[in-house]
Amino acid sequence: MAYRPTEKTLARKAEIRQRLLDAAMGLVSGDGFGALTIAAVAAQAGIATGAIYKHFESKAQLCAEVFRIATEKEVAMVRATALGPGTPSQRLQHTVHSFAQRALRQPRLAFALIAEPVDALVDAQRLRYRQAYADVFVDLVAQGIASGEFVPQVPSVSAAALVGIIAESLVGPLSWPAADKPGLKADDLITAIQAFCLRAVSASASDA
Amino acid sequence: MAYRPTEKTLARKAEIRQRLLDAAMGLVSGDGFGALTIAAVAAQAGIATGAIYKHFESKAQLCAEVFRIATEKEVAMVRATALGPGTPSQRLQHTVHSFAQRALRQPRLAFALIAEPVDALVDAQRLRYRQAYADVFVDLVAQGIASGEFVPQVPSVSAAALVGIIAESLVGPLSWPAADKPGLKADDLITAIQAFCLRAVSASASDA
DNA sequence: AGAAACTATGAATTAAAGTTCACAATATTT
DNA sequence: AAATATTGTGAACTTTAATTCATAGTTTCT
Repeated sequence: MAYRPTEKTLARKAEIRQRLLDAAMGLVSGDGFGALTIAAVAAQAGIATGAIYKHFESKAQLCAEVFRIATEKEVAMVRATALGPGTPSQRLQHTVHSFAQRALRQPRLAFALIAEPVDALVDAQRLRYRQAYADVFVDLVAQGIASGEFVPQVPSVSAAALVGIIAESLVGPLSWPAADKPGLKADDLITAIQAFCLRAVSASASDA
Repeated sequence: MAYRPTEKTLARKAEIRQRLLDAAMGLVSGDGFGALTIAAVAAQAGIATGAIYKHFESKAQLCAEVFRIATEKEVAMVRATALGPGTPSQRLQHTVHSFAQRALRQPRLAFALIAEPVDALVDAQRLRYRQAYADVFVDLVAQGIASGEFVPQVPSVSAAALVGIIAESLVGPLSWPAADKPGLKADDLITAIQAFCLRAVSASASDA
């Protein structure tokens, strides 16, 4: 009979694959995709460089996988808050807040996911990621318009703009070491961003 | 007497340097900083690879120079419209419009300048560039608040947010070939962005 | 246990791109 | 025109990191 990996062997293989992904994620979280080298991943995971190719076809594929996993988690969280319970306005506030918390906790990772170019494979993934992100906001904005809380607007444009606001005001400044805004506490920053976003989509008071 | 390059020689050297910068700019405009290789620049400019090092210390310095020139031009234009004549609201509209026109005409270049990471030297430049950009909006927002047209807000946050809106809604989607928004004409896109930005900073109608 | 299939090792190989260098061509001064 | 200084050439060198591969170790099946 032909060779067939047993349960335990498969589990072990899966575990090593996971360890590689964890190592890769750790490197990206620390210093971005630039730090994700085959040698570093192997060293971090405690296996030889060559062995990585038994688990991933190429570095590009490994990168893409890391990217996919991280972003799917993030998009799911955003979707949960953006399309969960509450009025559209409340959900927008809540979404900005929870995203900001995560981004401020791991600014390098957030930047790597949102903006740092890597290679064609990852860029393609990012395209889908940003779109997935924007799609959530498209729904949120559309619901707000429907309920009359938000002013009539082009949802796809507003959604992209919201993604841009969040990316630029949180990820951009905080990912480059020298560029944080001194004198503005994280809470105040988040509050200001929330207010900005809300004004941008809302019907003015006189229309309410 | 020591060797002293004559007027004509200096002019010729400057002309070649310029040709190198033009070639580099052309490559970046076409395919981003990734396409800016020493070999490609040399070929484009019609000189040997080694000669580049008679004009620039390194590729990084050449990149930084290309970046600096392009961004200084751009920031100057934005400043001219954002802090020129008109009410703050009108200037915001005008600034978005003229920036959008340029970005839509050269999406790859705009993306390269706003978001594409290259190397440490260029990233440092970009930091200053984005800040210069945001600074313009800080002034604009502050003036709008002072005149009562804009609602009280944290100018630095709003400025970053405006930069993010413009970057994401114009540069992002349009720089990646697959991602343009079908069914939304450029004019409509710009109008929608203008409206979004104006709502984000403005006092609501009831406060006016 | 022994054969067959797979996995792990890590040094050697490749590949791509920046940089250097010996030499040629051109400028400048005497 | 000769001597010196600068610029141009492009192949060779260097660097960095991905990928491969001969070899060794494990796992599975008979």
